[in-house]
Amino acid sequence: MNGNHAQALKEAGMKATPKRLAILEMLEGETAYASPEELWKRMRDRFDRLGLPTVYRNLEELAESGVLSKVIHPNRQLYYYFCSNREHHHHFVCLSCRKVQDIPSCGIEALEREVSKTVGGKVLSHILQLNGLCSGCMENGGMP
Amino acid sequence: MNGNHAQALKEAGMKATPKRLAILEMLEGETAYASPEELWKRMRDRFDRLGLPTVYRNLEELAESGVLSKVIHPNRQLYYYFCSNREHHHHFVCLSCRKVQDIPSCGIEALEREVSKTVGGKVLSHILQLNGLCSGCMENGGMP
DNA sequence: ATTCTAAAACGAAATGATTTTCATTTAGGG
DNA sequence: CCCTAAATGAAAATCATTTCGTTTTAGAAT
Repeated sequence: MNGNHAQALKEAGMKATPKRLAILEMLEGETAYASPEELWKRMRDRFDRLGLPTVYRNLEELAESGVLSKVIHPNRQLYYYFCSNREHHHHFVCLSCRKVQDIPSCGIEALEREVSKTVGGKVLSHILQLNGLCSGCMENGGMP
Repeated sequence: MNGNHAQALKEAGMKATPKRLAILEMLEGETAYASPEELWKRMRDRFDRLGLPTVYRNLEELAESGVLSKVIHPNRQLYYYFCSNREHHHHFVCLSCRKVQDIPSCGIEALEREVSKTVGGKVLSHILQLNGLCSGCMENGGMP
């Protein structure tokens, strides 16, 4: 499990530092997403010296390399979670308790109904946004 | 058109102030989303006294009441755009030129292919996130 | 048209999450 | 066991967004 994380870090081209491993261990044991500051507070028990920027940096880098996932939250703060599902899928995130649950299928309208049944929760809203480059920008090599 | 906006504001239960109307006029004439600060700078030509907080407040209130839409941007800054389409639909937003385009259908995988064809752009990523309350929180009246 | 009042707008200052800087320490290949 | 690039900490900066207390205004009532 620990070696598992070290392996994942190596594959991501990142050094397996104790703090990175600790972050992954904490998040792997959670069903909920966490904020950088929360993780920092919890990690201070295990490290006498630990800077908040280090937590921010590592979380961002881990998300960048796909080891962690980032939550898009209405309050626009950063949250991260660990998801071992390597298949293409989506998540149902609870704005209240922060639990993250996998969603297998992928059709919005049907999706909301299905979520209500499978996870027993209530979908209040959904965010579907496609990001990319429009045809005009494609022609300009990505410039507006 | 102007009366149209005044009407929309009235329906939203908001006073039709010159600054709100100006915001709607500016955004209606745009195919791209705009940041509060950009709108503020452009509006200063027309108002000798205009606070940036006023722009922020109005944009948020207009989005809250559904007159405007808010963009969820990777850089986590706020952007808004005007969309007159009252039907349920989604948007393709260009991260480069900020153009916002309607997307009629609603199935992700097929969606990305379709977008490539209909808008001629390239989908680099998509955000699909369902927000709501999980079953546990439902039982606790929305508390974790 | 004038008055009235709640809502809206104001500038200045505060906020606070996130980032940057840079000197120091560490992981891990050789 | 060394060496070098990468990682880290502390402090300070950033900067979009929000708050505060006050003044102004839109629009209903007169």
